[in-house]
Amino acid sequence: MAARAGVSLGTVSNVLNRPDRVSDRTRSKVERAMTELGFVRNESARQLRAGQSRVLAYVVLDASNPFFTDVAQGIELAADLSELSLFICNSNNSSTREEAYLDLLQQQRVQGILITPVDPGADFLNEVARRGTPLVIVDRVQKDLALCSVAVDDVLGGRVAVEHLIDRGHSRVAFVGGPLSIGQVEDRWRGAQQAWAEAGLPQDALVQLTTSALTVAEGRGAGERLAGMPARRRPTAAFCANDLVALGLLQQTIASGRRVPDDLAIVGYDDIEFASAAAVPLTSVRQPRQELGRTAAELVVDEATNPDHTHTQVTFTPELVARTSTLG
Amino acid sequence: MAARAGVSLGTVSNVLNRPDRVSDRTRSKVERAMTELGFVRNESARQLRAGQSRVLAYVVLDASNPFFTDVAQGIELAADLSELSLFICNSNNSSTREEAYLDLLQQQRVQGILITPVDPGADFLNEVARRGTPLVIVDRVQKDLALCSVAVDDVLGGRVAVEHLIDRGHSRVAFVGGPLSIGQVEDRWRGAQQAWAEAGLPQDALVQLTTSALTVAEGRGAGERLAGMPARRRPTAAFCANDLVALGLLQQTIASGRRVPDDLAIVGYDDIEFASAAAVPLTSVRQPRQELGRTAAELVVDEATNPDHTHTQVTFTPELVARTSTLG
DNA sequence: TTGCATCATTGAAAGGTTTCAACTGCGGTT
DNA sequence: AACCGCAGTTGAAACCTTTCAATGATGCAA
Repeated sequence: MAARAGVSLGTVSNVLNRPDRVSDRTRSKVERAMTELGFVRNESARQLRAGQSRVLAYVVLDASNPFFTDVAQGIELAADLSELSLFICNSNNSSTREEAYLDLLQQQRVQGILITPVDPGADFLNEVARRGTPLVIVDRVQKDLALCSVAVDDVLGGRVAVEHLIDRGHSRVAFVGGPLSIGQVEDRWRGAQQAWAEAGLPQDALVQLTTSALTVAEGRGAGERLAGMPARRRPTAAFCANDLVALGLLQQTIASGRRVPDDLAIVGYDDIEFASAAAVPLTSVRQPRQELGRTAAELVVDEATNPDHTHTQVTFTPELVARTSTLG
Repeated sequence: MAARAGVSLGTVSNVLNRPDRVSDRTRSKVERAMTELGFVRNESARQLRAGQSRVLAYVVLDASNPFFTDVAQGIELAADLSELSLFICNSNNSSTREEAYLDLLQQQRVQGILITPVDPGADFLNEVARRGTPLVIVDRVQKDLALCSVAVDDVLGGRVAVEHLIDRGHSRVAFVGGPLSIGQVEDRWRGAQQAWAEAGLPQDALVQLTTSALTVAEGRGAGERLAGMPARRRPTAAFCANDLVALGLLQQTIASGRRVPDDLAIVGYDDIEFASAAAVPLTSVRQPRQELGRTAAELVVDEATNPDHTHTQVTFTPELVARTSTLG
């Protein structure tokens, strides 16, 4: 304790927390001692006394997906306003890692946890809230609505995308993406089907091309499968479950000498930065990523500070951004 | 304390830390009480006693740059092996935020800090180490070598890129990137100049197109400037300071009807995933991103645990990945 | 029966900060 | 001269866990 370097004990605390109640002379004396000794306040002791910290944490599914980093930026924006720091934890699609992080964060008594979970139905999510750490689910929805969540209406996103293609005159369209076990993919596919049915188009003219993951490589593979179809059955447009798949499809299409959008129109999903920067700028369904994060952070802060907090499920509306890949 | 729910006090601690020394009956009694009360071990108190935590932190310059997320993944790999958790903090190119995070992390007594700093020369970096928290600099080098660092030889990267273009027969080349105040950019430019001079080519045939940031938009702008040059002075190839700039340049070139690589060959830097997925797959200089992170994490762990630790500066060698954008 | 070894459990101390009531001087009032 | 108020400072308690020496209980051997 720096006290012995100066002359007092709890006065050090006053210097740190209520400098005005300390005389100039003692204050500078203490401050000098602190720099000399390389004093660093012990946050553990501090927190032990205070009972809570000034930290939020975001447990993210995949830190290398630009979509999530944008969400994180939104969280950070809101956290800053409440003078909170943000720690990002990467679960990397692993339930095990996810649970380990949740344990650690609870034990650290963080103010609140934001999470895009591997499985929104997992028991341990509810358990966290039950034990007193505010928790908000980001970009997923929980079936039993026992927690706050912030998400985007993916069914609507699917509709909007396919309606756009129908408007552009396409009557043979492929849905490219998978696996359907991912909630998002299933919702977007459902929305696509709804729009298709409502336009009165024949069901078998909406083709489903399933991929095993939402990656660029899988998009390329789908392009090859598409090219292999007989011309009269081949779709003239594709709606991809995310932009990575769409970029792969786009690349394969151009590389094989077909033109976008003349031979194949393409719609992606997420509107990541690389969508507009593609060789043919990509039409995509934009989600309000930053706002998603911002809102989630606000909810978690409310849950942490407002005794009258009630759990809320916020749903945002996606928006189509039309570019050359469908407009020609 | 769960003690009153059961019958004892420090026995709870034994249940948690040395379950074998506790009889089955008491153990299950305590465990039951713990679940009933929703008991969560207090990490602050634990740490206060122990004096240190099991956490590493990576203060990253820009969480939305795929390059850094790959580095982070490498760190995580190594951290896992040492049974450490990783918190990612995004300084977002702000010195202020960077310093705030460093303060917080020191106060939390993390095992070690990895950082890609805004300015590797900043005083407060050395100060952190002086106060006892191990710190390793990632992807930058410090002039005075007072700290561990892990970086890639950017001068060599610049040479390799330009040598490749010279090999392909180009005798009029543009270097696109900036500002030069970024150490990386300056090094790559220097390497480019060296290769150029060694090949005996006239100095003014290596044109410098300075951008104000390393973004896709700036790359597009550079493309326009390039197109505006009189044909006989116009470079037939461009070496870009990173892939984002290269992708912008690529997009603008194709959109304006010129062909890559026939009218303009392009080399990028970083080899991010989107480089190979571009409409014309991009030749790029690959850096061993994951290994960068892995090595940095190993160094910081060594500094934290090995009393004989000596500061080390590790430099990796970049590697050219040739693709269609220069090979035709 | 006594003593010993073993196993299970307990109690107290330590770790660094914050808070708060209590104390010390000191100048100013009456 | 006695008192008051006030600014500045102090000491002790509390936060929760871990560790370790000490205690209690049990069974076994002599």
